[in-house]
Amino acid sequence: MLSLHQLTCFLATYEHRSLTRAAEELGYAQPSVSEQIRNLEKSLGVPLFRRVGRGVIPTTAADTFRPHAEKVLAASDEAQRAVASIKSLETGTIRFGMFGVARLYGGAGLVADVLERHPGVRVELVGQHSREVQENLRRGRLEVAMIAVAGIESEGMSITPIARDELVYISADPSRLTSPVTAKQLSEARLVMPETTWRDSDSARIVLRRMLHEAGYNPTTRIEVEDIETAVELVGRGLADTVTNKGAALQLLPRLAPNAGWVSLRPRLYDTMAIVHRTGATLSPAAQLMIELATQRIQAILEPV
Amino acid sequence: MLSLHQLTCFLATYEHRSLTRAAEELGYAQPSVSEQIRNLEKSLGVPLFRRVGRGVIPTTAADTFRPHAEKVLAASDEAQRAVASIKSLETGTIRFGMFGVARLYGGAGLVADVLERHPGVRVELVGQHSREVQENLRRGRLEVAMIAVAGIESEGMSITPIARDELVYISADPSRLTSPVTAKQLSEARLVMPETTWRDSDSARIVLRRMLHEAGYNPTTRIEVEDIETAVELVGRGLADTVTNKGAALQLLPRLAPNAGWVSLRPRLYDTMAIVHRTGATLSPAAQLMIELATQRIQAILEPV
DNA sequence: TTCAATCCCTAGGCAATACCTATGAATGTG
DNA sequence: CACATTCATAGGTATTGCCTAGGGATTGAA
Repeated sequence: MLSLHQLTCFLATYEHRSLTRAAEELGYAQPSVSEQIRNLEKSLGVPLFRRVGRGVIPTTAADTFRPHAEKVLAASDEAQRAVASIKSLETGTIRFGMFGVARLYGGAGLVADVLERHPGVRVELVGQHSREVQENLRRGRLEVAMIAVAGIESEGMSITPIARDELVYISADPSRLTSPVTAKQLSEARLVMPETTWRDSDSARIVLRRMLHEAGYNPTTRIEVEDIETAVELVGRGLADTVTNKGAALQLLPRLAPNAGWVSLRPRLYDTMAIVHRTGATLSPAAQLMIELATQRIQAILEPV
Repeated sequence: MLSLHQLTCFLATYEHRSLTRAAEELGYAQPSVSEQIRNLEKSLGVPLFRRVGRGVIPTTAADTFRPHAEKVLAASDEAQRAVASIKSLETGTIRFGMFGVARLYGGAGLVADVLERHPGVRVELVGQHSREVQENLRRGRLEVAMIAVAGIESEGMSITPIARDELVYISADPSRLTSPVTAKQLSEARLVMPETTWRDSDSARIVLRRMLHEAGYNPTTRIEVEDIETAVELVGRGLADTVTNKGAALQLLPRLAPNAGWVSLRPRLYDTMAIVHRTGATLSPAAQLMIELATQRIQAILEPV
C-alpha cells in the first residue's frame, strides 16, 4: 500500500541522491528511510535507486515517478490547506439555523457581519420556522441555530436564552390601542395570524393560546396567512388586527402599515429567543462565530435575558 | 500525519453517510474505519462528520475536503499507473504489430534498437500480415501496430500515415523495364503475386486492382505464392514478373534476383505505411517507444508522408 | 410506550509497522 | 593498504492498524 510518507522519503532521497542525507533532512535515522524506500519499491514492483558505493542513483523509473510523487504531495498539502482555511473561516460555508421572524431582526445584517470579517466565506441561513430548524438540529443537519422557544423543552438540546421579545397587539384602529389588550378583548378581536403551516408549534402562538386558555377563552383567528409581512399588510388595510413580536412590529409597521400602531398585552407576553444546539456537541469555530454575532444583533434590538 | 488510507476511508464514509457501510465496502470492521476518521479529524483539527443517531452527516469542512481528497487519490493512482507502464519497459514484454513486408524494412533492426535501450525487456513482433494485425488491434490483443493501409478505413482506429512505399514492376527482362508500365501492359503480363492467403485484403493488391479496373482491365495472375521472397526468386529465374513494394524490391533483388530490375508503374501507385491504434487509447511508454523507433527506421528507407 | 434493529463508540488484545541503535559489508579515497 | 563514507542488516521498543465484544443512543414499528 502506497503511503504519503514513502513519497516524502522518496523525494528527499531523490534530491539528495543519498539515504543518509535524506534521513538527516527528514529527521530520521538512515535505516528508517532505507526501509521506506524498500517498501515503496516493493509496492511499486520497480527498483527506484541503484545502490552504488557512494550514495544512490535514481533509475529511469524514479525519474518517471518523481513528478507524480510531487503532484500527490502537492495535492495533499492543498487539501490540508483548504481545510485549514475553513477552520480559520477564510472560505467554506457557514450554515446557521434561524427561524422566520429572527431573520427580520438580523438576517441581512448578520450575513453582512460575517462577510465583513471573513470575506471568502459562504453563508447559509437555513429554516423557515423555528420548529423546522429544531427538527434539523435534532437530526444533525444543523449544528447550531437561533430559534424562538415557548419553554425549555427538547431534551438532548442545549438551549441558551439570549433575549426576550414582547408580543404586541397591532391594529390600524387607534381606539383599540389606547390601553393594553386583555385576553377578553383578544378573543373578541378579528385577527389575522401568520405561520399557518406551523400554527400548532409556533412559539408565539403557544404563548398566546396559553394565555387565552388561562383566561377561559378559545383562540379564534379570522384569517390565516403564511408570512408575517402579509399579516401586517392586512392590518394596515384595516381588515384585521394581529399579534406578533414587538421587534418585528417595529420593523414592519413603518413600511407595510404606516397608519397602524401597537400596544402591549395584559398581562405582557414574551417570546424567548435562544441559541440551541445538541447537548455535548463541540461547536465549530463557524458555529461559535455565528452565535456571537447573532447574539449581539438580537440583544441590540431586543431585551437581553 | 495525513495518510492515503485515511482519505480512502473518508471518501467511502462521505459517500455512504455511514461508517458501517464504508467499512463493508472497504472490507474492514467498523471500528477500524471509525478510528481512521477520528485520526484524520485529529490531524486536520476539524470535525468532518457529525455523529447522529442513524449514520453520520458530513460537515461543511468535509464538503470542502472531499474534492481535494479525491484529487490526492487520483494523483496517487496516476503515479502508480505511470510506474506500472515504466515497469513494462524494464521487465515486461513489448508487443508490436507489424505486417509481413514491414519486417523487411526494419524488423531485426527494430528489435536490436529496443534491446539496446532496455536490456531486460522481451520483444515480440506480432503478425504475418497487416490484416491479421488489424484484427488483433481491434480485439485489444495489440496496443499499437504498423501496417500498410489502402485507405483510411476502420472506424474506432486511429491511423497515422508515416511513409509511402511505391509499388514497382519487377522483371528479369530488361526490355520490359525501359519505361513505366501501364495498366494495359500489366494486364498482359505474366505475374506472380505473393500473399495468396490475404489476396483480397492485401493493400498492395487492392491498390493494384483499383488501377486496373479504372483502365478497364481485370487483374489476372499466373502464379500465386505465399511469401514475397519466393515471388522475387521466381522473377529472378525469369518465370514471371511481379509487382511489389519498392522498399522490398530494393532489399530483395540483389540477394534473390540479381539479374532482375524494376520500373515504376504509370500512373505511379503507392502503398501507405501507417501507425494504427485504438482511438482514444492512452499509449504506454512501450508503445510510444516502438512507434518512435519504427517510424525512424521506416522513414530512413521510404519517403516520409 | 415499548421493543427490536441499527449504528456509533469504547475497551482490550494481537499483529504489523515505524523507528531506533549497533554493526557489518561494499565502495571509493588518501 | 588503511580510512572514510554509505547502505544494509539485526534486534528491540513503541506506535499504529485491525479485530472482536459489548455498551449507549436513535429510529421506526408494534
